[in-house]
Amino acid sequence: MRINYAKKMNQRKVRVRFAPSPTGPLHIGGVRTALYNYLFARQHDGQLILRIEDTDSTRFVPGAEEYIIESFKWLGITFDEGVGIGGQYGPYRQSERRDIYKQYVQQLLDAGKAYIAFDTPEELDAKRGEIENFQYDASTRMQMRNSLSMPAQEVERLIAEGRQYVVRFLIEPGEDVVVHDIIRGDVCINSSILDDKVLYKSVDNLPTYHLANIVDDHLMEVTHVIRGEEWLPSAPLHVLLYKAFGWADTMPMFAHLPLLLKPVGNGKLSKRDGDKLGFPVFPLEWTDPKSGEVSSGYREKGYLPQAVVNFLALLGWNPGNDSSELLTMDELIRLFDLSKCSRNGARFDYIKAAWFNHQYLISQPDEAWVPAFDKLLQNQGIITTPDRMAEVVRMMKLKVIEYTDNEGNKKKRNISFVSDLWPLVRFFFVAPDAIDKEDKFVRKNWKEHTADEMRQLMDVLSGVDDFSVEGQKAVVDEWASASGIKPWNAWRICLVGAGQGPDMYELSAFLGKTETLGRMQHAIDILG
RNA sequence: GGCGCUUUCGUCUAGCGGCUAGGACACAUGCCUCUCACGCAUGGAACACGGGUUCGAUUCCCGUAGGCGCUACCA
Repeated sequence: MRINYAKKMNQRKVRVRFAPSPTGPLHIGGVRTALYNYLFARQHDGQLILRIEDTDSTRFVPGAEEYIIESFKWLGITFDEGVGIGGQYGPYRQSERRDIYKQYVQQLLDAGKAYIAFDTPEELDAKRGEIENFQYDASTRMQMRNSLSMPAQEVERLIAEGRQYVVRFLIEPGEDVVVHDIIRGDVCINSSILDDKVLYKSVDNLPTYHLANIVDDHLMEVTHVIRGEEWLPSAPLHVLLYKAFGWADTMPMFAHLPLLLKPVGNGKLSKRDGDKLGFPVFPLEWTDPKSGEVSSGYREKGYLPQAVVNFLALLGWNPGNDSSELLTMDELIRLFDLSKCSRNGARFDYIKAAWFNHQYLISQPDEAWVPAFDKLLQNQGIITTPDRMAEVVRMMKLKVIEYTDNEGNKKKRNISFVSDLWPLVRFFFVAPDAIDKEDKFVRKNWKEHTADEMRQLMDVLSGVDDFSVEGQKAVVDEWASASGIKPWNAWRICLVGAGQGPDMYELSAFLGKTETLGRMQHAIDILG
């Protein structure tokens, strides 16, 4: 039975954290973890902390921290405390908390709950090579070089000599450790299968994730640890650490989120999948400082932050009713339920992501499209006014785009990005030069008598003084019904060059009388 | 290999002993229509397998098989 731990959390004010490692751009899975933390914090009127876990000095990537902060700013996920914000529990960068960790490691050492080990990485590798499934634990530690197996004087001598050493957590075997998980219920594992984890590294004189994490969560009064499923196997270790420190009574509740999986094939979502299938796996575009390699981002690709948030929120959770999946951040905050998150990995459905963007895009006022649309047109060397751009958007934003998928099939898709518009709006700004006579639509709608009909229509239009939609419609409709001619499809061929585009009156009104008549004459000339 | 998590339409999921197994994306069809659409309507499509428990299992238990993760002086 699933126990609702979220409700059990009682008097303590909710405090959660998102704690990325600045080793590169923020992965979209990390964004979702942060989002869930955010939703949980907001719905409980709690606090969200941004903590930077830079305890691996060898993997530090410059710019990653700034990237993370900018990503959340774009997405509308706000933090109450942390790097870049400040707060009462700082510093929030683990590399700035060395002294704190040192003190707590010493506490464990003094209490006999951790010990010093001198085995070098090379020696450990050798051991792993000689013993299958070697594990540094109760069964092997006495054969290793550490403060448990060696006489005290020897240990002191080695330390005095300046020998490098690590601090390992002493795990007592045979104990059932229970992790209370809000999503998965109680997860029980036996301490015998755990190894004596390194708590403090010799290479950079910094704690490992495990130690820093527990110390920080305790000191920062974190009440709920919401993180990816990859941490579930080490959660028992964390529980044991809380107990070793004597912090069991304020130990946070855990929630291990299911991972994001590849859209196709096996395995978890990776950057490669995005490259292959053409969708970003990072919120913002990222340029690798070393290789110079550029990875695309949701922002640059033309996604709206609301769409990304909405899509991500529903990957692994849903409100549990049959109402619309289009939810604002406020609605997500109200509806979100950590205990109802799904427990199995979710394939990353980037087609649905595009659909969400489509929904948010078309619900925006036309003027909101203008900046991105303007950029698109400028790239094509077209300069026009914001009003005209908004006008084109109004006429075209509900159209579909034809594209070729990875298998080479022609497919149709909604407008999901402003950039999709270009092939659909070209004719608004550029007259069709060549018209394909073999095109199905052209063959069907341009017959021998059509040129003559178009000449008649040109005469009619020439006499129209008010070239607005209404002005044209009044005159042309009358002529059409009187003559029995249905001019629209052929007219469309003249102005667009193909069977697409908006309402004909709207189009000709947009183009104006001169351009309209010019294009018609041109079409008559080449199609005859 | 060991340990843990997990398993409902192609995909995301609802379901918490008795349902024609519901919704969304995608797909197909129809209506609308001056084109392509939008919109609306309709349709195809799922409980991994085998044992139990029970009057009755998608639902509870145990296996098997698949998927995912962890198994570093990385997080």
